[in-house]
Amino acid sequence: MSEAVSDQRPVSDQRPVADQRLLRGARSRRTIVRHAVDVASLKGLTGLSLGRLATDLGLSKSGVQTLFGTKENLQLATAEAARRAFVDAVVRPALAAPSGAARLRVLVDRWVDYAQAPLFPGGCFWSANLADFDSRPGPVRDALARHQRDWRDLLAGTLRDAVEAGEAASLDADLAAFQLDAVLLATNTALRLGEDDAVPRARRVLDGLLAPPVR
Amino acid sequence: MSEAVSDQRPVSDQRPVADQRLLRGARSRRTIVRHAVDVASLKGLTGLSLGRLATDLGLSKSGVQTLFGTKENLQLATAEAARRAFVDAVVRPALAAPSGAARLRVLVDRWVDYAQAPLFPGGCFWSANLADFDSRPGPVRDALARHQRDWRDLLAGTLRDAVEAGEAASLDADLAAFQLDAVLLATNTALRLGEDDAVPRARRVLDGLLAPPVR
DNA sequence: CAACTGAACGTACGATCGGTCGCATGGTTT
DNA sequence: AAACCATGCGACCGATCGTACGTTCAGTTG
Repeated sequence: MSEAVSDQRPVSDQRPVADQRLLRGARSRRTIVRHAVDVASLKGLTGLSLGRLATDLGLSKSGVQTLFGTKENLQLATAEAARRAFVDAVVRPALAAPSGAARLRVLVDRWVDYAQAPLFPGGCFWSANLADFDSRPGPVRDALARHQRDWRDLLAGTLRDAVEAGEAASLDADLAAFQLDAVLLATNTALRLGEDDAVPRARRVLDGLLAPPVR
Repeated sequence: MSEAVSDQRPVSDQRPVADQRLLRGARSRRTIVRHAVDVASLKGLTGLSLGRLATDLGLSKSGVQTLFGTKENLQLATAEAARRAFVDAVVRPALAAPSGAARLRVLVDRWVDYAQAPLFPGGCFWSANLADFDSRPGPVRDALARHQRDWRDLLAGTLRDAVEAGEAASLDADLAAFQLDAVLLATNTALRLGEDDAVPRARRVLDGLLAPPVR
């Protein structure tokens, strides 16, 4: 489906193009996608259904369909919304702290909150969906993988800064970021399974990474 | 619905109980479940369907249904079959090696083979399904969680033996097992996503765990 | 022999799925 | 004014889902 972006080529349109129809559509899309993120964190992006979404929100199924076209588009929009929510809840607060160990601790703290808290009722969005799509090529898988890759790169960069600042022993930042990311995902699963000691365990792993030689 | 699985109670063992109907049924169950494991590793246990399974194997949908009763029973049987295959492919070979570092290396080697190789076409069975069911209470979730817990306990015990044998620095075996398990699961996902350097990375993590003080 | 049992099939059911079509509404453009 | 467009709805389609029921057949048991 070609989006409506293509024919936005007026010659001299000094007007800010406040088409109220588009505004209304965008608003509807937002409320739908907001609910879709919750559902997808519980049942997965595959478990999303246009009909369920519509009845949950008191809309018509075809109304939802006209706004997203295909189910894959809905999945992509949902993943993108989840990504933005994740950045707002985890990444952005950490950028306030100075890069290095301090920022890393904020990142992990916010991440733990994010995994526990009611941001998504089903826990970590990517833990639930990456496993579903990792064997299913397509744009959805690509989007999920891209985000997870970005997240890991952020961890690695922050780790590198921590090492350069002497806040951690010299280590392979990429390897350590991979480990940290793995532990976070496993922590999310453990939390979902009811292992209440998962959070302090994750914190201990981070402590071990940040100060491994002193032991 | 009490299933016929429980009453495998040979009251008098001298009777061979060679009911050919039961044998035939057991054989059919095995072939069905064998295929179901493959499908579930790709599409997940939720993605299993009686109809698809039946047509794939040239059976009738109701035939499959009579053998398993409900879909949940089919999922449980599939998870159990996957568990057995996993034990055969990963755990059993490692039990030949002496417990400690040697066994741990065999475990990880076999696990990497298991994740890469065509044992399950969709990669690690639990990586694909635990994430699906961790927010969905029920017997299927319990079975998956139990297996994963057993696996982690096995890792922890072997790590403990390695420490006692002086093959690794004194460390919290449970914590290290959690980390190792997390890294293995993340390695599976990375492999599925096409990161070809995932295997040496996992090996480096294990090396780091087994010999952290000698550096 | 008759009575019973499990495997397997065929059929049918209600529900839900993603998707298409037509139509009405109201805001935008010309 | 007319032409156009995005939204949203209702009805409908073909497919598939899990499940239930009845029946047939082969093997077991009395």
